[in-house]
Amino acid sequence: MSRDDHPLSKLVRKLESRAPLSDGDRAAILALPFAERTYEAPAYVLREGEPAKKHCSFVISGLAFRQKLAATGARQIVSIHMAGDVLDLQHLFLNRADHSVQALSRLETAEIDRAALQDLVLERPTIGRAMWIDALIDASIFREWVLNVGRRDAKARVAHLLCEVSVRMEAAGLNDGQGYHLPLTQEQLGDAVGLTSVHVNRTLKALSELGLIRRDKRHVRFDDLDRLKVAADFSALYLHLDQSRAPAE
Amino acid sequence: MSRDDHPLSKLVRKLESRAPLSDGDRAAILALPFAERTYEAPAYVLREGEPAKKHCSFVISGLAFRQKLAATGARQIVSIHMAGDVLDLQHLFLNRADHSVQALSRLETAEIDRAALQDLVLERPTIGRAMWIDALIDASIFREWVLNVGRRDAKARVAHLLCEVSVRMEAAGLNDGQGYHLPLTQEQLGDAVGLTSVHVNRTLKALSELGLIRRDKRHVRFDDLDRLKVAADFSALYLHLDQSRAPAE
DNA sequence: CGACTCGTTGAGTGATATCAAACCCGGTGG
DNA sequence: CCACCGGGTTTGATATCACTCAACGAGTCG
Repeated sequence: MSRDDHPLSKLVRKLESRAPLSDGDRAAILALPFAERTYEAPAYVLREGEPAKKHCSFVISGLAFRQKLAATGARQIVSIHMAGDVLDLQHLFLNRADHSVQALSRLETAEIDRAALQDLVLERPTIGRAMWIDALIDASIFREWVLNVGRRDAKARVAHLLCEVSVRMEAAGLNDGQGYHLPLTQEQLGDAVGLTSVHVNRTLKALSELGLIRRDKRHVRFDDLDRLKVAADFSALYLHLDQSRAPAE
Repeated sequence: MSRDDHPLSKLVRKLESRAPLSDGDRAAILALPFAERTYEAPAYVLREGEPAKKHCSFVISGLAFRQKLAATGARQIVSIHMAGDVLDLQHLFLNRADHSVQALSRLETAEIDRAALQDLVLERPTIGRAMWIDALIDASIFREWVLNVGRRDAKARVAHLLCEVSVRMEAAGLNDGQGYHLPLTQEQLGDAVGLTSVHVNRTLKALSELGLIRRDKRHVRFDDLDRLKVAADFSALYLHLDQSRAPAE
């Protein structure tokens, strides 16, 4: 297996996009004990209320999402994840899962030994820093979602989600910023932005009619992402994509 | 100054509620360089878009909140903070603020040197673990807020916020679980739960009429917090208050 | 060819927003 | 001591965005 074929090389790449690593760091990450595992949608990777598992799932390919349930049975998706994300980074040091994680499409993961990952994060400052940044960016995304769901109207909400996924995919090298395949049903889209599937349908139609998106099944294309960003009130600041550069003055 | 008077002793206590610390850890925390600083509401502690400061603000007393703005000018409060919270833990390793932090009442803080705090977190595994837990719980709260704002109706939303603040205050030793003084205007309450101040007013009235809360100015009292929790769809799981105990099986 | 899931559309409803006015209360200054 | 002021609260009337219910179409799978 060549170095780039190593399943954890994607984790190395991701962390290096957050903070510089040494050769030793890279080797330590690649030496982590793990097992590959594939989930088919809509399999659960983690269930709300479960005690922490012995491993952490890292996404090699495919999409997944986090969700929480209200007492009424209503579902809220709280984030979407793609190749390079550590799915249970949010639970790395917590005893019990406060939300579920489900596969959205065929999901290839590396299940990394949790204790070993904890050690690496705590014992190696440079890796720790990169992981901190990653976890803090996750949290920043949650905050943006609170704003999205709390204070934007339907068109902006849906458009914002489309922008976020596009920008994050592009940053992860998964699309060209012109469009992508989003395997979310309109029901799930609604659960992500706090709307009904019916209203998502009408909202997507409206965005199409405005010329902001073009759809074909679950493929979404944008001719002019900038216009969509304006409609979505989207600013990439909260994604902190520039972390690897020197601190701003 | 006796040990308990030390402004950072509250930070020690908070971290010990998250994970065990050694004597050396405690000493290292108390040895952090800091300066006390008081803010009067509604002063800004941090502004969205600003580059990272040279220090991190730790709350000694008083309340503060985080907020983000939409392009329309709408405001969304994304969390509320009290004594024992590190306000910019969420930015500890990020270059630029993605949200603002404002004082809600007279706010006494210790401004801890950021680089020193970073070092402590990265170099001392036990402190690092406690800080990780703290940051991950913050993130868990953001997720709960996404659910709150996205999928609960007005009564449950407002009630949920009241429950969260009560439970967190009680955990921090700031109230008895029977009620408290909440220095939020109804406008701010609305900004926290994604409603209008007018609707918050009607919702509070409805909660009073249901006998779930009693109000006198900005004092809120509950005769039966359990009933309020049911109405709020509140479960404290997401606050992870049991972290200090052994991992669940 | 059912049976099922997902997407689409229409009609009616409802929860929350908006607009506007009155009220309350602590503070200030004459 | 009173008049006034300003921020916050309360209430009413109306508007609107998004939800609900319901039906139908298209695609897929066994």
